[in-house]
Amino acid sequence: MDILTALFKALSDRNRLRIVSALLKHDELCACQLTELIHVTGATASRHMGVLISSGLVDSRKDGRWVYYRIRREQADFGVLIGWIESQLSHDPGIEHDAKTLDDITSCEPEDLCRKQRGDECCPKK
Amino acid sequence: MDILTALFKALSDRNRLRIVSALLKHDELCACQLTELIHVTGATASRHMGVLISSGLVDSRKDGRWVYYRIRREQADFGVLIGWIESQLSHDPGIEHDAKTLDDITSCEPEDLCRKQRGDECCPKK
DNA sequence: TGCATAGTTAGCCAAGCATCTAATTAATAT
DNA sequence: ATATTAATTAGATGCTTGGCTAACTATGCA
Repeated sequence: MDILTALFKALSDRNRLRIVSALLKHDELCACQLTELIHVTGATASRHMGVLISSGLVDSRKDGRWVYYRIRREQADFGVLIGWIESQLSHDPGIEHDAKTLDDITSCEPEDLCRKQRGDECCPKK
Repeated sequence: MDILTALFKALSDRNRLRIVSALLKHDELCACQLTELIHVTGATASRHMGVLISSGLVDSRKDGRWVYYRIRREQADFGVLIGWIESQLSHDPGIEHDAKTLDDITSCEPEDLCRKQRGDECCPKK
């Protein structure tokens, strides 16, 4: 039961739901990309990722300086739930808007994105 | 998206999940029965029911002095989710224990149960 | 070796929430 | 009508949480 409440708690935050939805579409995204998407500080994004990971829904992989996140689709128990969330959000206006933002975000390498986040202006804007 | 976060928030509390699970088994239960199950004051239980109702997951019906609650199974959108929760909790120790408690609780009429809650000792104990 | 930098952790604060008691509302029963 | 009572609402309190800044960790590069 506690596993379930933790899972629902992880999913009960707007920004975390946006992150989950983004990961459902892009399979693997790094911290800086998710930070850019939900528009919070890196520290806050990192905390959200921590919640999602300890709920068992998300997995992380470190590659050099970057950390990549993905949905743990192999968690068979969650498969039905994940599919249901995906269908519920498929026509959500906020999520659709995020999808467009994500296209821009993923159109440049994390390296460039991070430079942009420091104010260097490099990626195709909007 | 907000509908979804509200729904997950409603499900992210241990006592509310116990209530949902109870309603999945008994179809219809009144406030005093649910209060007895989760062992909180009537005011607290009432507040939990308010959260579940505004999430769209639960419906209420007034009958005289009593209020009965049920899962809104006709909400087609939630059907899959409800089924999934049901399967996830089917072998949960805490929920199984609640099921036994519920058998005792439902073995007497709400009227008698409420008298017992005032300390009158009437229902089959244990 | 030492600097730059992506991400996490720590510490803080304001908002939200679960719970309680007390007051209120709505229905029954005397 | 008046008292009783099931349920909700109001108000108070302590805990949790989402956000921030700042400090820390760890990785890559000069």
